[in-house]
Amino acid sequence: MSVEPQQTGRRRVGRTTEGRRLLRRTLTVAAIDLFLESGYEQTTVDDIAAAAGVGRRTFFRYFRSKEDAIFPSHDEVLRDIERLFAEADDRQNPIEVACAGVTLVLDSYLSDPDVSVKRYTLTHTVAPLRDREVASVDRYQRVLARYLRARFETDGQPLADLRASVAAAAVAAAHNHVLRRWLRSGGTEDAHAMARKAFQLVVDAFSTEQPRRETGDDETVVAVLRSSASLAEVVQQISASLRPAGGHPQ
Amino acid sequence: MSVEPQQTGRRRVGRTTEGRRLLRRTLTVAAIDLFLESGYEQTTVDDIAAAAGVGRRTFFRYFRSKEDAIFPSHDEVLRDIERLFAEADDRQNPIEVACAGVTLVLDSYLSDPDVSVKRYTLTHTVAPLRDREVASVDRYQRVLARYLRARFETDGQPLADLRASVAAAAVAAAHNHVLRRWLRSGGTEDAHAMARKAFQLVVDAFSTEQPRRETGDDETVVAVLRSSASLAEVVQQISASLRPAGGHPQ
DNA sequence: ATTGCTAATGGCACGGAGTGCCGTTAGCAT
DNA sequence: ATGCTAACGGCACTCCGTGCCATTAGCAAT
Repeated sequence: MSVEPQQTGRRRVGRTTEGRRLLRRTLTVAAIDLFLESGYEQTTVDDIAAAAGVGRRTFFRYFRSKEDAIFPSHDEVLRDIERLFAEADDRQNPIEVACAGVTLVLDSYLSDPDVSVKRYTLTHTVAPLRDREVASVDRYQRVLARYLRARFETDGQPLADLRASVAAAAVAAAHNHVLRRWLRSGGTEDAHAMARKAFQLVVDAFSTEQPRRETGDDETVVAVLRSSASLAEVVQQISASLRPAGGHPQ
Repeated sequence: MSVEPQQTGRRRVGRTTEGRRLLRRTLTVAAIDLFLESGYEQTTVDDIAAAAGVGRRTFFRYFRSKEDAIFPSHDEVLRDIERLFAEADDRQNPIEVACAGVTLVLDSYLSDPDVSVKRYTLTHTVAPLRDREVASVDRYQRVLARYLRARFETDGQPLADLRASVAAAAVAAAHNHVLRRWLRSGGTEDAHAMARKAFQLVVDAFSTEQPRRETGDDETVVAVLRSSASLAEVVQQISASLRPAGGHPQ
């Protein structure tokens, strides 16, 4: 309807990488606002393109579909995660590395609270957009699972594949939980603080190999015992497990 | 192109619930076969409808979209899961109940190995179909999370919401892992046996409250102890935990 | 058997998504 | 000033998904 007379977008803004980013964001903001005020189905791609001052055809050069318009470019974040995993220290707890990876996703949302919050109301309301979001989460989860599987296999973990899938899902779910809470708070709460707690829960649940030695004060030992074993055997095994500093019974 | 001269589908098969099921399945099989031999994009809805001997318009009365054509009706399974949760014994381990719920999904795949395996090659290959699959998994996961959250809250668990989301994701991931393995084996392996093992891993990871008492032969006790506690305290607590046969505290 | 009701069906037409194609033009180098 | 390159916009096309409506099978009542 209302066409800005002197829209900068008329120029070949996409010529440079800088310009592409700019126009992409303009389109995203336009799409989000239109979806929010007129509804997702009622808004056509023409509307979005017009609001951004570009042609319909150009829209599809920036987004593969109408749904994609409101999402950030996950590919970049995915590359960052891959790089972090590639450079990660192999002596670090694999799950904590995975948490660090998914934190990059969290940061990408935190970097633009306004857009993120608005997008949330949309993904929370419009089914196609929610599905799209879920699909992208799944892509992250696959990357996590792949890294974890490799780590678990070299660590000689039994059922490495299963453990990796489950742990990746848990890490992703923890991230999603934190993100949701943060979004529902309107972007005001301390997401990283929540993330630390949430990740700790996941790490505790899946780090069967050794108890955390780095937290100085009060260590924890998890022992798995058969109740049919004699009490003497149990005591012997427990005390043996407690004594050595690094040797874990397996 | 080739129109069956005496296609039963010409009749109002959809009149009865029985008939609807039949035609729905006919359409699904037709879609799967066409997608496999001609490719997903190349196959039009007209092709599917024609192969099933019905009109294009009728196709959309059975499936909301072209992508949906190859999937079973998840709504029924979702209802079954909801019912199972509603009738579940509140003294059962919540996570085991969740596993039982997701086993219904597994069973729905197992009930038709041929279609399930073919569908897998499609969801594994075609991005839109994979996204669709992921979206339906997410719906299951939400139902699991809702149940677990309610259980955890009544159990007075701290961080019930987070725990529920993470545990639900883990259960779903375990299920997906088993399903994938079974599908990759062409539907030959013992899915339920794999599922038991996979679920056990998840239960072990998240059941901090009490060990399982129902598995008859050789029970397992997981004890979480502070290494700073005295050995006497540890022994006392262990023996106290081992003695009662069925009476677990909560 | 005839009649009337109900609901599944299929054809038609329409809007909108996504794509291939191509002429146009801005930005840049020579 | 000229030529090259690539983003842009418009056009046309296919196909998806849906509203509308006439048709007809199946069933019930008379």
